[in-house]
Amino acid sequence: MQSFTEENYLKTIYNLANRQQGEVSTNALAEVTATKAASVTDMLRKLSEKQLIHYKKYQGVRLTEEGERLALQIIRRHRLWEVFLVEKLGFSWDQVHDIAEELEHIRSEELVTRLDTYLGNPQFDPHGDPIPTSAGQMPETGYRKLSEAEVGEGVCLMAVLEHSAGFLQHLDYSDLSLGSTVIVQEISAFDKSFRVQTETGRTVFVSHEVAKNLLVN
Amino acid sequence: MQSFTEENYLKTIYNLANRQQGEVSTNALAEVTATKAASVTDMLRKLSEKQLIHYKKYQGVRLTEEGERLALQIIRRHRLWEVFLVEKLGFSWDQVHDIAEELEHIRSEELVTRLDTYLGNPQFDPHGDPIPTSAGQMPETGYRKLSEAEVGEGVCLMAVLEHSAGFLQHLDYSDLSLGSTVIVQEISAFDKSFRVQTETGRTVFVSHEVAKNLLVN
DNA sequence: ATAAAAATTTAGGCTAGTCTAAATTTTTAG
DNA sequence: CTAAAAATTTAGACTAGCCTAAATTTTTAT
Repeated sequence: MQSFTEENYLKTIYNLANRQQGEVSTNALAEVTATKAASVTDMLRKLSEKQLIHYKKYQGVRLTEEGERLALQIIRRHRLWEVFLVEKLGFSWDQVHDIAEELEHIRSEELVTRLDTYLGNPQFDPHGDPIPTSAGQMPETGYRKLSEAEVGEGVCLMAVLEHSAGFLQHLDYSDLSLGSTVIVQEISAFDKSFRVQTETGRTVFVSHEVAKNLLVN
Repeated sequence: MQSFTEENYLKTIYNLANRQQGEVSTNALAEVTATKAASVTDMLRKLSEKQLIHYKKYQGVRLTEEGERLALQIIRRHRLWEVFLVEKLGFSWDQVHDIAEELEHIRSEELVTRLDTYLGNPQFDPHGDPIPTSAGQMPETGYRKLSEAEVGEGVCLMAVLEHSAGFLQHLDYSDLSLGSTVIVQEISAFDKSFRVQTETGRTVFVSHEVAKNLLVN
């Protein structure tokens, strides 16, 4: 059985590894976990002893099979709780991250199973992220970033890479909601921002920074 | 903001104070929290410094107003989550205590408010315990123990004092469910056990020990 | 009333997870 | 290729919460 802290490290290592490529660095972990590099090193030694990560001093870290299994279990819980908070309790998608961050650590297989059933076995969370299966598989999505789309394309907004309340609220204001389709009308040569037409007919500008954090189909 | 551990102590002090009369002893706390008396003393000093309890060495302990407010908040969360687990996820009443024990520590006023609304502002949890109000009041019930009833009386089963899975399952087997009425047919002079007729017509025997843990109206 | 028993507190120590400062290793720039 | 910079680890220390053993206070039984 792992502590909350260990679970958070495993989850963070998984997320960083799948965002960047390859090994995860001590400093990157320190930044995300809001601790110092020295503290991270301590924890890496511990997780390594428990065979949850592959760790060579100074060489970065990656999850073992068992470590990944645990990470996916935690991510599954997190995403199911987010669905619950939005679908059942009526929270908006920019309010649920921190609460789910706590709920994900509740230890009960039975609870997760029943919650999943209760929610109708959802495949995606409110941010469009796929929910790992109970068997421990992360579904593939094949999305690409809006920033990679070209002029004239019509694309469907599927997920966000950034979960901060500020970013999500910005999308709300811009009439960009998941599941809706936008048509790329122009890409500015000046700042690579996108001019798109939303499903409701509005024309909105999407900065390159925002476009890089929007996944489309 | 309190730690999980501090919250558990506050809750436990509240429960012990309202079960027994007057001050709560160090040993009683050690037993319920499954720690040693010395550890309890440490925590009492800490809670006392935080003005959450009135504490004089060797004299036992009781909650301050602020301490009681916090204790009731935690008990409110616990009981609301128990309702959720039973009503929405379909757990049985003997499975929910431990899970609610973890859920009660999730820190979000908004979450509790929305959960309460979602559940239809329930007044009692699955064990018949009243749910403290959002204003921090513990509703009075005026129940008495089945063990205090007399032959010939018909009483309605309202709540249980013991929450262990074993006890609750025993009630299930005995056809004793909350909300149902039983008629006291005989009280054994030998062992003070009760012979009662249940709502479905069954005659069952209730030991004195069980009768002391059943609240009726 | 007082000695034995029970309850409680104190003293000193342990682990998990964190920190700062210093030492070490790796990477990068010239 | 090597010196400076950056990244990482080690060393030593702190807090929360727990422990055991010993000391102290309160309660109980004669």
